[in-house]
Amino acid sequence: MNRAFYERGVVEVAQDLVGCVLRHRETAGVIVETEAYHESEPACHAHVGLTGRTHILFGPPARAYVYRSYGIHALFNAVTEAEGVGAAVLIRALEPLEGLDLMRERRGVPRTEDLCNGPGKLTQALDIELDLNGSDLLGGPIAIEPPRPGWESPELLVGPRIGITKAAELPWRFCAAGSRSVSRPWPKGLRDTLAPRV
DNA sequence: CATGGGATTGACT
DNA sequence: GTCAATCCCATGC
Repeated sequence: MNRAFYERGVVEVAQDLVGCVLRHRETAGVIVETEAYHESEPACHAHVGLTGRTHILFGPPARAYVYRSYGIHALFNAVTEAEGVGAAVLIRALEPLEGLDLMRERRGVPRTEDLCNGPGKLTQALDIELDLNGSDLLGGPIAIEPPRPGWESPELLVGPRIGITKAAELPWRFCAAGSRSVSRPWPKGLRDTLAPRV
């Protein structure tokens, strides 16, 4: 992906990232679940303004924003929108593609569908830690590659974001329809489909 | 400087 | 279904 891809609106980027390939060295997977976060809504870390934690979010697009969640897990985001605007896409789940044995070793679980079906799990499987916060997604150790054949325009499911208490009504979670690697099942009745993208 | 709250996960009832 | 682990950081005194 190029810089212009990330410089667009965060919701649009979140949708387009489903089907792309997230890679860190020998391990890679197809992105099947994303969430958009924008400084204008309180669930986004950037909502509090420019701080030591959030300055990456306000920096130039196409950078990694990695932070520690619940003291245990590293969560990976792709910074989007113009420099000066705090926005990022949280990657919530992958379908494992390359380096599965390495992933199993790091995760300690055998089942392929358990390797990357959660935001904290995929960072463990791909060995993405806090030292990669701020790293460049264009030419750095972490890269996001265009969709492989068959993943060019997956049908998307849309719903509310997971695990937040503020701005929980926004339908900013996007998921590849039919993937068995999503992090959590879709609440009945909240599910809605989005037409395949062109 | 002390405190409180998570964009979660895995183990357990 | 419940719950604790564990640490970074923003906030408030």
